[in-house]
Amino acid sequence: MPAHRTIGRLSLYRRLLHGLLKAGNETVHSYELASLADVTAAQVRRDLMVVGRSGTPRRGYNVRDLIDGIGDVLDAPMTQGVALVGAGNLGRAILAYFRGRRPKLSITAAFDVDPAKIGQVIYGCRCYPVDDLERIVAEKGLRVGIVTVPASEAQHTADALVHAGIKGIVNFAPVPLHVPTGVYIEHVDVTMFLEKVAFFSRQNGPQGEQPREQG
Amino acid sequence: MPAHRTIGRLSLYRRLLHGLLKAGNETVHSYELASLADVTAAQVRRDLMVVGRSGTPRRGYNVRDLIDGIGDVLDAPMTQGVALVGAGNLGRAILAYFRGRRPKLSITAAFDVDPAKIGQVIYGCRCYPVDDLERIVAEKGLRVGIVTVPASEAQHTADALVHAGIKGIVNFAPVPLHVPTGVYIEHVDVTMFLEKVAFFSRQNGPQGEQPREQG
DNA sequence: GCCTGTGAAGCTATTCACAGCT
DNA sequence: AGCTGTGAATAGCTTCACAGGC
Repeated sequence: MPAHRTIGRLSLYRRLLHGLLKAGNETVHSYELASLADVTAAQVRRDLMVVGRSGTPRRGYNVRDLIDGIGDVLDAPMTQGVALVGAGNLGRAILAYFRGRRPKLSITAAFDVDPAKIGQVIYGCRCYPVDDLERIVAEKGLRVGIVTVPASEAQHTADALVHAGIKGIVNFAPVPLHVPTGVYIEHVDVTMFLEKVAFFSRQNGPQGEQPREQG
Repeated sequence: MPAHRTIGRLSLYRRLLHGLLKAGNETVHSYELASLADVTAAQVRRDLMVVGRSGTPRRGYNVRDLIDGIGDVLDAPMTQGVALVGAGNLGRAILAYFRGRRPKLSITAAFDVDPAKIGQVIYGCRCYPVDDLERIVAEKGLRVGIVTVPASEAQHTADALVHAGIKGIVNFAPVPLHVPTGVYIEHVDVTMFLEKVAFFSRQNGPQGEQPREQG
């Protein structure tokens, strides 16, 4: 199985490659993609080894070929539906952003407790009552969930998702979720990111050390 | 300088410790905090070495003491102000969440292009025109920025922030930002998280490998 | 006896450096 | 001559395992 961080970067490379294609580039060198992604050229070449589409010395990689190859690694054979729980500001931001963006991965059901939202179509996605979460997720066979509920609701939301058959969760609530073995969690801890940036932004004085990280 | 990931986890530990305190706990064992944070007990103890507040064998750590110690590591001597650029759904979600939460780190100015938002107070934070960004950020001496603008605006927003003296950026736009040496960036790539979860949620069949990561 | 603090080991990720292809 | 593909080296991060203190 490919390395954890490599999978993340492939997602980024693919987006950058789409941009290159739109700008009329048919080929790309490892150092160009590296500069766009803010990583080293060796990192790009190492990551692309798992994709298995060889580049040509002197000419670099074919952009369309790489996009296809990354798709072969990242994408499910058939479209994967995603459930989003919590249609507050954050949930709506995510619905708006993903609307029609990735054909192989789309948010197909939103859930909320607010009666004013239930039954509405929010950025192209129908909003259902959370009470129907387990039934609808199971019926639609959804395997991926996004949690954008308040901290107090996060764990039992996760429990319900797992019970309904969800195998992976992106968690935006500010608390870690506890799930059984076999369910993959990614905790996007915004407070942590902000405190980390606040910390490291203070560390490098005029000629200090230079920590960097993207992703 | 403390390790990168350790700083991130200290932020999480502190939040969990505040929760413990509210629940009436005066002391905590490494394995308890580990279970809450979903890491190993050895990891917690290793991380707490940089905090320098010793626990007591058999009794564990004093919760208030740890909170203080983590504050000594993470917090700036004086309150750090933060600028947020882009008061869309995502920007407002972040404003709402941080409202009055951390006295030592608070979002003190929001910026947007939308005339309807300019002059408004959004979740306790005044919204200014982006045209005044550099002047206001410099005047207020802000060092940390949050970028929640569309992809097309992200790079020049970052340029303006850096020009105004910002030393650290949390970037929520779906493109990596290029900044000069000395500016610390954290790219929160939501698409990447979702694609990663979609990928790994497919990998572990009934008895497959078990990748896990939180943070 | 049970938990902390930490050297040492083990593991993962990144970078180096160069052979090989065009 | 210049770029890819990759073994080897390095760096960074996590876990082991146990000595030391209460």
